[in-house]
Amino acid sequence: MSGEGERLAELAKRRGYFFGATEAYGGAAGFYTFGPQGAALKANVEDAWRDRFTVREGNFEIEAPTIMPEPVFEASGHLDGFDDMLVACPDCGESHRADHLLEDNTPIEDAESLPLAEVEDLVADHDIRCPTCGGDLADEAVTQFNLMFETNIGPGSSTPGYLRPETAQGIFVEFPRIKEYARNSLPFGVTQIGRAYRNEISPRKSIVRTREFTQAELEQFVDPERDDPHLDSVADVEVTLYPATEQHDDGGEYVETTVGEAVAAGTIGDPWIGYFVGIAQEWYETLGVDMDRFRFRQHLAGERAHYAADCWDAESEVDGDWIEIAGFAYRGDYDLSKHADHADDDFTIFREFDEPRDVERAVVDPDMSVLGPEYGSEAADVASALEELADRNPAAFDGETVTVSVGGETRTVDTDVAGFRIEERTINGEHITPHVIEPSFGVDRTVYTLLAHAYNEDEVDDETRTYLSLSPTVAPTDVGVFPLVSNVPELVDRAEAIVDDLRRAGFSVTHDDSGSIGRRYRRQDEVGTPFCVTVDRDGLEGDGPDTVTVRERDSGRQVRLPVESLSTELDAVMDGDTSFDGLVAAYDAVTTDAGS
RNA sequence: GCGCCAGUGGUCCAGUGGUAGGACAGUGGCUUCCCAAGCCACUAGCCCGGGUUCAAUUCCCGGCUGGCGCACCA
Repeated sequence: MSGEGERLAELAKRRGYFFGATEAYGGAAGFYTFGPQGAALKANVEDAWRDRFTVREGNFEIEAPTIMPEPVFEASGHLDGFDDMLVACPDCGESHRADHLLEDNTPIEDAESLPLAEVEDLVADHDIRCPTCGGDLADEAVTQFNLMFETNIGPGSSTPGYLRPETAQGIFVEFPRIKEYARNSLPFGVTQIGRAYRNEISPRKSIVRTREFTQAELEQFVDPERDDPHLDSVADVEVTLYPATEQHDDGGEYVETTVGEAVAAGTIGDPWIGYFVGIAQEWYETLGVDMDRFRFRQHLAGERAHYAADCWDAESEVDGDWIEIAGFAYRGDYDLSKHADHADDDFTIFREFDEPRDVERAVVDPDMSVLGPEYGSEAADVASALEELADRNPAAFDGETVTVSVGGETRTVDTDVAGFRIEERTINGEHITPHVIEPSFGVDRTVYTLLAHAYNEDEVDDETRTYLSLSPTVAPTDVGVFPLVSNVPELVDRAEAIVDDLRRAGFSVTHDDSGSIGRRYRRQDEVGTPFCVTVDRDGLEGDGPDTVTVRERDSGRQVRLPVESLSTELDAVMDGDTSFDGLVAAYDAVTTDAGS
């Protein structure tokens, strides 16, 4: 079961995809460095994401800080909600969530919100036992573990800050500015690609679960009553769904359907979620994810954050496990409302009514020259009580006098002193808090999925050939260029000239003239370079224009084409405008021992 | 965090109470007109700290890192 992952990890180390960081100092769990190939692959994934989810959707990309001051996370709920209360069993050493133990064994609900000391007392009072071995937890300390990395902003510790635990937080915080940029009109989407940090208790599974990782997130801000996605554009996209209702202990059935049908049938509860699921399906496919090892899984009710109406994960199967590579959540107005409560800024959008509305409203305009002398310092309170009463019960002003209660005392005011009247006003609209649909992509996990799904082993002449069948759209190196043999100066020189030309044309090129040609092909196979160009003597000695051979990575097939057409044809094949078969048909196939 | 297992050139492994050997990879050279060929030469290693010992890569303890299981993954 771990074979695939181990072989991939080994190749990743050797070929510069990724490796444990700071190994020279013993390393630190949960941190990885992307090597030259990995960094390029990741950049290609990010670029592809940007093309699809920012540029093509007409969204706005921002780049907010990774460190933000404490109040941001008080508002977002991460300071409290990101805490785990752990208690360790003195007998068997198991650590358990103290709040969960209380909730499971007592009528107490939401134990997570209780102070640490109280939880400690409650554990003792209720004689909570270790669920693993039955050990006595009464005298054990309950420790707080917050998954956020803490730091100080500036000297001293007066301004605590935290590394953001999710990339998107900056989008919510900066919403007041961004909405101005968006000219106060919904819907609009804001994206951010960047690092997020979680001090995981136990990072595992290679680069799948790390303490520092990259997310590509989109916050789609919508008017829940007016804005609909362009569902038509993805209605026919076929998807494999794994709805909550199918997720039993003994497995369940996948639902093979289309986005349009899934939304119509209510399998996917929200059309925006459906829309992004459709886009994501297509996007992953173009990246080269093996769609037979890919599904959308709906969150179970208990798994969902309390504010999320519906939530689906994109999952890929790697190394025998399903891992989450993206999440699609309908978050309602949760995030913006939280920031509105905690911050001074305005997190709403003004929505105009279709037609201005004339409304009648009861208002008061108390005569303070009367109330002031009469009630002194209490006058202002009386006035606001009148205001409140007018709004609540206009009929109270029908008589000669009106009575309000201020500070427990009854105060009677002449109606004409209160200045009661019915005001007619024209209201053009209202302030609403936009709802948010959040597609959130794990970039590192996507990279890992691409590598795992691209990993192949062939038997060639009783030898194992390892190659990464990465799609040309993401492959970190586009093309390898070699002289067929390295002791013929004309071939070496020509190859170098071609390298230069191709790099000038924008290709990522590797040049290699060491060892035999077969060895060089194998190197590029392991890196996943889609095409290799080889300069041979036949190509120089012909009567016509110079030619080179182009080899396709997965099949080993070769085609001979003129040097002048090389970069054009490579471009066409990489963009998918033509296939390698197309090249073979248009030019001369080359027969070799290995190619077929 | 807990338990089990592991840590030896770049990678994968062997081995030893007296500081190590292979395979593959890599570099330079020869050779080579199409898939890890061959020949010569070379580079490069015992995770860290403490203990036991005349002597520790080896034994013991602790740490770190990795794999698996448990827990965790808002």
